[in-house]
Amino acid sequence: MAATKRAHVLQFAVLGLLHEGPMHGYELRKRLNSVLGTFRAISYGSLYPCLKEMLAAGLIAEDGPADAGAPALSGRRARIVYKLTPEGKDRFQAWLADAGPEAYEDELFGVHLAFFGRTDRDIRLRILLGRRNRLEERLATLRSNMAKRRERLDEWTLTLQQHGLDSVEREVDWLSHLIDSEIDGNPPSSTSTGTGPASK
Amino acid sequence: MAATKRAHVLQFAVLGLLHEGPMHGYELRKRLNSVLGTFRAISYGSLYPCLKEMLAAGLIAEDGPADAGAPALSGRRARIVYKLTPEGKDRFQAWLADAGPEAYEDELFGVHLAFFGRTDRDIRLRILLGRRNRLEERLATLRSNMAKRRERLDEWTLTLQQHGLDSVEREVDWLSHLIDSEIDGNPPSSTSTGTGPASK
DNA sequence: GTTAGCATGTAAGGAGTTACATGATTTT
DNA sequence: AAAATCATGTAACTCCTTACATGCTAAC
Repeated sequence: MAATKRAHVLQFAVLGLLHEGPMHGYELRKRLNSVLGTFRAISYGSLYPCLKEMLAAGLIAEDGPADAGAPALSGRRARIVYKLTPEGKDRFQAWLADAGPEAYEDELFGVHLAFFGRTDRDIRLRILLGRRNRLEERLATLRSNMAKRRERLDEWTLTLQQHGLDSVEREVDWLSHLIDSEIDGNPPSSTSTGTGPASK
Repeated sequence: MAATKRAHVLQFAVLGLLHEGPMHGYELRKRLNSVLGTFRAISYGSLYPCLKEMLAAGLIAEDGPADAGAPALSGRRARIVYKLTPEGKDRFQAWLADAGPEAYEDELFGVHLAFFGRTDRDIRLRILLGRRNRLEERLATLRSNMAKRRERLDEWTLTLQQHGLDSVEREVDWLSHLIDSEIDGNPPSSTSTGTGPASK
């Protein structure tokens, strides 16, 4: 079948968000901002085709309108509410456990972290350590690069690079803090490990 | 038809780098890292077509091999050294002066800053102020967003958002420092800004 | 009764990547 | 002689954006 060509971060973000309950595209899009990089709002031109694809792949399904909980919401245009299928849940679980090297890159790391609440503790730790490692490599490269040609750089380039360096250092510190908490067994402010009270 | 529909950051980065002297693609590519975002290495599959396009558009030209300074460099494969044309210089100058709102976005701001050494002082100031403004807007959005649903966020999402917030705050401080220097007429100092690194 | 916001979708295209193809030169 | 590095280039494909097209409901 091979329907899912590339692992499409977007798909996983959608799967993750739908764990909070059924949602329609418009709502999903707003929520995506908090999950994908701190900024960046995916456009509808990306989201809707993605949802269509996931529907065809059986990862999500249209939620029947027979929701007794909110009958008065009938307003507005006919909207399509999606929910997770068992396949979708499986796919998401498989992804959570897939902490390969890409998970340490800027883009994926953020999304992984966003779903740490549903990630196994050992996987969390591996991702945090891997990420810190990646950043330390980067730090080394940056530092050697700056040292190598410090004289040939003008003041602005230097400031820029220094600021970048400081930022990475800060992220390393932050990660170290998270790692320590994770090892000590007390995450930032622990709730029941695993899925909290799944609302709804 | 000059075919340069979109202003292609890459083109401007290349034009800027070639101000340091003629270069061939392979070398250019390595230098691009320092100019485009702190990381991110453009692939050859992007760079070479871009150079071809710029050549066709008359922004750059092949540098004659008649370089008396270093004739013994004949080693290696035939390499194509590019130099700026007057049109290329003009285009670059025009771009430097074009400090529209896009210049305040993450991607373009870095490149602009990298070429501040060749930018007019009033343009520099405008870009710095514009950038700071953009970040402060972002800060406001982030803060209101966090306040609005602080309870519904799990600890990891919270930490992630808090870290993002801190990073933006730090960048604002850094910018303020640069802006002050610019107004006072002092060149920027590369020493870390008031918000020191790595002090918890 | 028109504007603004909610809601879904498509078509065209831009910017970039990977994988491939080629070939010279230096190092091991 | 094999492997690494230097060096250039192309084709196919991915992911995303913009601009467009549609239509419903609420508020002014």
